[in-house]
Amino acid sequence: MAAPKQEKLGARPKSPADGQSAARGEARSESGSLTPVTARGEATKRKILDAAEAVFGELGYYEASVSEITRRAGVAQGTFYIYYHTKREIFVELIEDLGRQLRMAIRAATAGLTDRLEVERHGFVAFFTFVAQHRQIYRIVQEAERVAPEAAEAYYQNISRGYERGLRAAMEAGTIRPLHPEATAYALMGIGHFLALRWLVRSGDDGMAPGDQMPDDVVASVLEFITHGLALSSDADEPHSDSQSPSTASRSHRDRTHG
Amino acid sequence: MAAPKQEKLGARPKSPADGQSAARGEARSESGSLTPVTARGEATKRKILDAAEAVFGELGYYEASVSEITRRAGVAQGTFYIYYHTKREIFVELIEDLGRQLRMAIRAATAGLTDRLEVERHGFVAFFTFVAQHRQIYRIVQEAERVAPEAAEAYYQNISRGYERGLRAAMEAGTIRPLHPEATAYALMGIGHFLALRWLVRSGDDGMAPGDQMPDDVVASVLEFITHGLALSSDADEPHSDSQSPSTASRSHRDRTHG
DNA sequence: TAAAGACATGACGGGTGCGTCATGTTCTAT
DNA sequence: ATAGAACATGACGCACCCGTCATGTCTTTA
Repeated sequence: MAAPKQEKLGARPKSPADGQSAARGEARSESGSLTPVTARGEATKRKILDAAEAVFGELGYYEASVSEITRRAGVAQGTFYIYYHTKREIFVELIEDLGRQLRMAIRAATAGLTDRLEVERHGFVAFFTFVAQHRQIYRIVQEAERVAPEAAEAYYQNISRGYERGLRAAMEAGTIRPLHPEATAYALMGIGHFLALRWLVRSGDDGMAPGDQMPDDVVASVLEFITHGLALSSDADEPHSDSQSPSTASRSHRDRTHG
Repeated sequence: MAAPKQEKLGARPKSPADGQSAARGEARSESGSLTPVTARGEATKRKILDAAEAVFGELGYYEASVSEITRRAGVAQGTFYIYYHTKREIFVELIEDLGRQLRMAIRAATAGLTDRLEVERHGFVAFFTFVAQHRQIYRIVQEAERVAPEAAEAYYQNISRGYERGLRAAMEAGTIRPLHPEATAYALMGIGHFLALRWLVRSGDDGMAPGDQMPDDVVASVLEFITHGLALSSDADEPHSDSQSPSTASRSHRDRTHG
């Protein structure tokens, strides 16, 4: 019925509840993809999503083709359209997935910490570790800014919301400097992303093999910068527990592996 | 002779000095495009590059078509290939152009300033002003990360190099906190880019019309954060000239538009 | 064990856009 | 004034890939 219509022609008229899926007894997931009923179908959908992550990561959204995704997943092209309506749809689902994983990783790394500066330090390290393990995420999310702006915005907002909450609480408690919470959250995200871009995504410029971690001196330096940016002017380091001499952070970046 | 070969098939075999351009007596510019000889040709090439900036900014690299660029430039499609070999080539030239403009704007805004913290403050404001006037630049450069990674890397490196030099000098002079210069440069760029993304590129989320400037309280807050991050622990504000009470920046962000 | 539904296949229709080329027009130098 | 070079035109060949559909296989249920 509807013309085949190449993606670019756009204007997806698909009604929210179309007869097709009702006839097949399928349900819709959060981002609109079709949910399989049996375990077999679930496994196939998973294979396709995993392949999509790899292909989008390597080739980017536009150069990635559905046929390449299905080829790598080991299924026929038509199978793709059992689970996703369009190429764009699987891309959005991928962004949501990666965002969820990242937020979980950071939450796990900072759980139980009470001091806000400690939270920042562990959060940053967790972020760098995550990106080092999922180098594609950087470019995928970056590209989403064009392909699916709502998805990209949601991705950043989901991160910044939690961030902002924590910062605001610490500011009101007088633990850190009072600043614009949202601006501070975005500033901190920007720091993390740009350092990841420079030292994790771009490989080889620095004699670094892909697979390497973030250099320790870089991490130490940025943590020191952040610490002094956030901390109340008088006390730059942790004010409560084990009180060593000031600027603990700056010392730890001297005696590590990286030159 | 050579197959028409849609862009995607890739593998550009063009030899560095091909017979074609020699026959037409053309020269090659920095990024490989063909340089016109007469003023008429120069004007046409400029029209095409300007149109390309608009079209790439609105549609992105892949959805932008050469025919749309030439349509908007008011020339025939074939004319495009008199000045550029491929769509990718004009994209790279555009990135170089925008980078040059941005660096000039920042250099102009910080010329003559001696205090490093003053340089940062004026530099950031200049950056925000520039992005507000060229909203497309953000997404264009972002997309370059996929389309022309070398161009994107050069863009950031050119900015960071100057940045780094200034930071290192200030660190060695004992004007600011001693940190990893390159890491600090990238951290500062990250802050600028993410704030620009949130408050300048994304329009409407905040009741903001596109065309607006960066909110004053956001600027004030981020400058305060940076100032304390960079400044030596004892003196967070300008130590030399008009000495008001400490944390001048933090007060100005209280009585502005944002809630 | 038979019917019904879920899952899977892969060829193909139709639309798109890049880059070419044969031809035409304007400018410059002599 | 005229040759030759620079500049400009726009239709078209070719490769590409999205999303569909008619058909077939597996799994569950009663």
